[in-house]
Amino acid sequence: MTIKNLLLNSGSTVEIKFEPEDFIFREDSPALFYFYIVEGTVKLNNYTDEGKEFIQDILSKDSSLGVSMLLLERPYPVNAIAMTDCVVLKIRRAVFIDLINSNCDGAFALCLALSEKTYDKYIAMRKLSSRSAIQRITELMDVMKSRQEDQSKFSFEIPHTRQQLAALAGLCVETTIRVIKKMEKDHLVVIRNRKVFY
DNA sequence: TCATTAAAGTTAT
DNA sequence: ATAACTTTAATGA
Repeated sequence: MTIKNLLLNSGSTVEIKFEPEDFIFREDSPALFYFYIVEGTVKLNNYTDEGKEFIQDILSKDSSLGVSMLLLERPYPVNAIAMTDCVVLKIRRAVFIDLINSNCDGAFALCLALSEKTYDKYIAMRKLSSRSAIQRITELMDVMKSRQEDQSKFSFEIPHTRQQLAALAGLCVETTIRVIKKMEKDHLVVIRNRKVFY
């Protein structure tokens, strides 16, 4: 039983649509609901005091949203913002907890998803802590591409703008652009009409 | 080495 | 046309 089926069978989910830039939840607000992305892409981010964005994560279809905060009853440490048109399942916290309490498979699937997230985060942190811009961008691309089937060179089109990459790497756009240019010169990426292939 | 600022070129709406 | 994105260059921490 997948989490998604479990939710749909429960009969207590609400389906919500979001448009790009819509907030699904906001930083510091209480975690009252469980969210599941059926369709679309969502970013988890923070804004620094001067409005500069740092993207913590980018999630797409069949991902859970903010589970740890929900279980811990902590306020969200990030914003969740739709990047595309999204369809999201929403379910009240108490109902969700009942659901996973009464369904071992579902609970296990949830654990798996959380574990994978944690694992990826460890890897990402290890790389990001090396503070050379080139390495940060390279490792970001590695992590993204590792989720793809086709591992051949330049087969993976980076699905983000340079601004988004910069926000993901914690760099400014200009530095990101220079790094990508250098990577192109070194034949680490190919650029075709502004799209980056890695 | 990288951020910041400014300015200009390009693409999408 | 206008906003959003990309690029280059100068300057400074």
